[in-house]
Amino acid sequence: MLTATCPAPARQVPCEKCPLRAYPTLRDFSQEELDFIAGFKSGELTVEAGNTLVMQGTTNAHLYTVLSGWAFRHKTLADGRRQILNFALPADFIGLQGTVLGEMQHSVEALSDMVLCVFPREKLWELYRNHPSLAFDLTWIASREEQMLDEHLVSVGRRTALERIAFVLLHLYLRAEQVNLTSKNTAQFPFTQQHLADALGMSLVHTNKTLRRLLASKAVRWKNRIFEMIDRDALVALAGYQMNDLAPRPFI
Amino acid sequence: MLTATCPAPARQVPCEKCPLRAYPTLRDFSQEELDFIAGFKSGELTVEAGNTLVMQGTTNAHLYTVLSGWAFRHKTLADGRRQILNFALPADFIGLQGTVLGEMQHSVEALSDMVLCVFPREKLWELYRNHPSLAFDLTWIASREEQMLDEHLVSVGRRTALERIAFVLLHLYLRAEQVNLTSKNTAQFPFTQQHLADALGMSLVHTNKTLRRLLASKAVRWKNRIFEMIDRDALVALAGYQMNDLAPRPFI
DNA sequence: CGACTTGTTGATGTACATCAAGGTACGTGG
DNA sequence: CCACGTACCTTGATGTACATCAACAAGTCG
Repeated sequence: MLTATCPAPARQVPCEKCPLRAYPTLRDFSQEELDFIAGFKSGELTVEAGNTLVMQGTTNAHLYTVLSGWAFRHKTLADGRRQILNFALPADFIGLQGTVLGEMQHSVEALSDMVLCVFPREKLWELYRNHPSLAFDLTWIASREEQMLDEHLVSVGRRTALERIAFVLLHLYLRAEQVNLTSKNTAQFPFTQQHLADALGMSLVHTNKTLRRLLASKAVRWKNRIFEMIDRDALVALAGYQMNDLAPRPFI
Repeated sequence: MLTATCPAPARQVPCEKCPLRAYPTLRDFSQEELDFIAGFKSGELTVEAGNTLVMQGTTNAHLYTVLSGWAFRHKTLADGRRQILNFALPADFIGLQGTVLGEMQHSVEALSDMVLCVFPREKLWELYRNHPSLAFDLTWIASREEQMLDEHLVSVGRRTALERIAFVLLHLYLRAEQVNLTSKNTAQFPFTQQHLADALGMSLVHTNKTLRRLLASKAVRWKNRIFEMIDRDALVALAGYQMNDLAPRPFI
């Protein structure tokens, strides 16, 4: 639960060889953009599973890109009720969601061990000033994030418990797929049923019962953190999914 | 329910005299910025209450700033279930929420008669290229919008029915206040209980019962579209509000 | 030293009783 | 006619309680 404090890692990946560049969903950068990003990057951060990367109520001078691992963004009320707002996977950007400067209104916690690329917030203005194409990408990213929030809000507000579970599992599987975290219709999911419950606005018990119902449908399997997609179309139907493909495009 | 189609209005307000500039919450623009915005603006749009400004599933070549009136952004599922995502008041920006280009994933409907300032989407790139300060403002706006969504998601996911109602009424009252739409602790609210229900993920009947409970507390009055704030602190307490002041800053 | 037992912890599974929320129906009032 | 108000019954969701299961650490004994 402590805020992550980590020494500078031994070796860092140069931006030209950034593993994220391999993803087909991300756009190519010009050499000039790459040079700027290399200067923008201030280092890498390693965070262990369960640690808090960003703490609600504090200021955070950094922006991050997830290089590997999963995290979740959440808000906690005074009496402990928790709402998970979104999940962060490799290639996702963390830090734009709060006020551009100022106190964070949410926390971010690592679900698995993570490596993040770190950028200083104060250089953001320089990016806007000299690299409009990257600024545009940031807007694109923010807009994609907002679309996911919209869809999430529809789930929590209007979908049935079964639809919610089906939807979020489908959603996370598709996102994992986009960053090559699936193979043979299988993905490692680092979260627990409690996380799902907190994301979907349901109790743990009801989440478990509903999940059992979903698993009984044989559309998916999920055991020991291993998720397996058996019948994609069936899951899509259960989720009431309207294929919006929210493919990511740029990153920084 | 039809998409708004309106002839060009007779007289338009020049940007130098934009009524929004009076709001203390909005930052000042340089003359150069003003000149660009005047060129960016392609016209004004008048929409009658109840009409749809942006339709889910269609593309929309425009961005809007609300000059006057209220609207709400929502998504509708195939079977008619509807989730209201957010409300738009004067000075709010509409259009960034979807993909920057592409099909809209949500609809926007006018709650009252509105006047909007219209910008062509294709000039957005020019804005990023030549006016980084305005681009930065857009990011700020997107970030504020996301914070509101976060808070909304917490409401729907984790707050009790009474807290939800109290919270949304407080939230909307504060936003109205920021754009001088209140006087003597009173605001004109153009929405119905059905809108609240769809925003809060509750049924109409339950919304009504809960609202009755809230009104019984004497913290607020709400009758015939007139909302009156009687005891602000009491409402804040009922809402479990953690004062985050989400003051707007820039606009375009 | 290694194999087996024990204890602990966190995640999961399930059974109640209880309660909050939904749905239908039928009022009112402007 | 539409928004609001309220009663009634039904259903979905919660909370508590307790059982299971795997992972892991410590301790015990051959």
